[in-house]
Amino acid sequence: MLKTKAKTAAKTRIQSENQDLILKAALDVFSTYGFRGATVDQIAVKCGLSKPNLLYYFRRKEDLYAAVLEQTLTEWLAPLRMLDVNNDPIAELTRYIEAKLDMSFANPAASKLFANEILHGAPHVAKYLKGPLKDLVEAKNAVLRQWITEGKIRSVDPRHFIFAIWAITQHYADFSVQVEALLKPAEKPATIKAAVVEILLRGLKVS
Amino acid sequence: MLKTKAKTAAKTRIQSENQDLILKAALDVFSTYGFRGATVDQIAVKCGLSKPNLLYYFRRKEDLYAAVLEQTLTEWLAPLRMLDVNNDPIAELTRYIEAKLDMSFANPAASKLFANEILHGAPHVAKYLKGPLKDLVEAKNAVLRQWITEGKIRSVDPRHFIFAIWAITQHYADFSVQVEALLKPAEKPATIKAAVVEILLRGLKVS
DNA sequence: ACGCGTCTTGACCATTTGATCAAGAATGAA
DNA sequence: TTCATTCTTGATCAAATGGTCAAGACGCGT
Repeated sequence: MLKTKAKTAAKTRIQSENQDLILKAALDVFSTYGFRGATVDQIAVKCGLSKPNLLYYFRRKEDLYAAVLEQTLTEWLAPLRMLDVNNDPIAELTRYIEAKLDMSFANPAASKLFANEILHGAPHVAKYLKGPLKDLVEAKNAVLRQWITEGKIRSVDPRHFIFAIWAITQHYADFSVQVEALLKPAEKPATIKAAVVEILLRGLKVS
Repeated sequence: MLKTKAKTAAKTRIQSENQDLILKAALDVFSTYGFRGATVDQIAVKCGLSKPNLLYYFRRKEDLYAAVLEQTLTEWLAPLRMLDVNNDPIAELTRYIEAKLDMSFANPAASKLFANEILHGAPHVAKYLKGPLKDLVEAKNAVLRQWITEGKIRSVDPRHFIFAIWAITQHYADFSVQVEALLKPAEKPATIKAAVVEILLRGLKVS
């Protein structure tokens, strides 16, 4: 009936399952080898599909990459959006930093995928950076400025402080190989979180 | 005479010139597109040589990549080696942070090349990370611990603090596209340096 | 100017890889 | 069961790309 005629592609069970399989495998492979380094065959093998079958769901390699990237981006900024001007600054920032570190530990592939994209000039997300991301950063810039004005935290350049949080927290995902090589006996996430929070926030506390 | 017999390849003028051209172009291309993404032809065109001619100087693409990477690594850690336990901690750390930022501004390609290598699992420098780099980090770890013991700076996890410096300073090179998109009117290097130094060091100052 | 060794390149090869297609297999609603 | 739709794949193609080679051009010390 309408089901087959409907322009709004209603997903069948098989479609949902396979697209999910493909996206998971693609995130792994793309984040490890980069867009050019990854091969469609690699991804197909990883999720147990044939190459033509994978290309039945995503007609071009680039379509698949774009889908993986988009899926990652949406969840990437959720913790920052939650930064609430009405709560205690140190508590809010601690929560944000720890949430970002948890994401780096739990899903380093997502962080690496994003890092790779930006590193290579952000050809697929340039619009996103100048649009939604910039808007969000400006909003949180205002939050930090208000906290400073109210004397709740010491003065700091809000934008560069956000960059610092991103840089450090994502460093533990993007440079995990280096971190693990230099931290002889692996440290517990809780230890790392405490160290990072202290480094970033001690300078902000008043008196 | 000996010149032609010598095992130690004495470079001719043309060799020096062309190898230099090739390494410069290769750094640009590799850092922009990654190892797999870069093509030998691209690099050859960029330095005005034919592909076979380039391959006359570096027989395999991987040899060229290794040469570029090695050249980059040596100069990469120079500023950290200079960290002197006998000088004032804040002055020394300020100098180090500013030196790293200067490197990011002046030669972002080198930073991106290194980031890309680590991001993809450090297949060519794993030995380097566990050897020379680890030794250097441990040495500077000791320096920071001594400063803390002497009460010259407040307590901090030295290794994670070094990671923080690396992460933030290299962020301005590796994520330059994002930074530029979010910093509407471009900021002067001096402004960024002041902001970063403040974020990293304010928490370390005593009393 | 000579001649040896260095440098350069057009043509070519083998492999990898993204993508296509026609034909057949599975699915599921009636 | 029927049959239209969806799903799957072996075979195959065209382009890109790392690398080779033989032949010739050039540099340079004598």
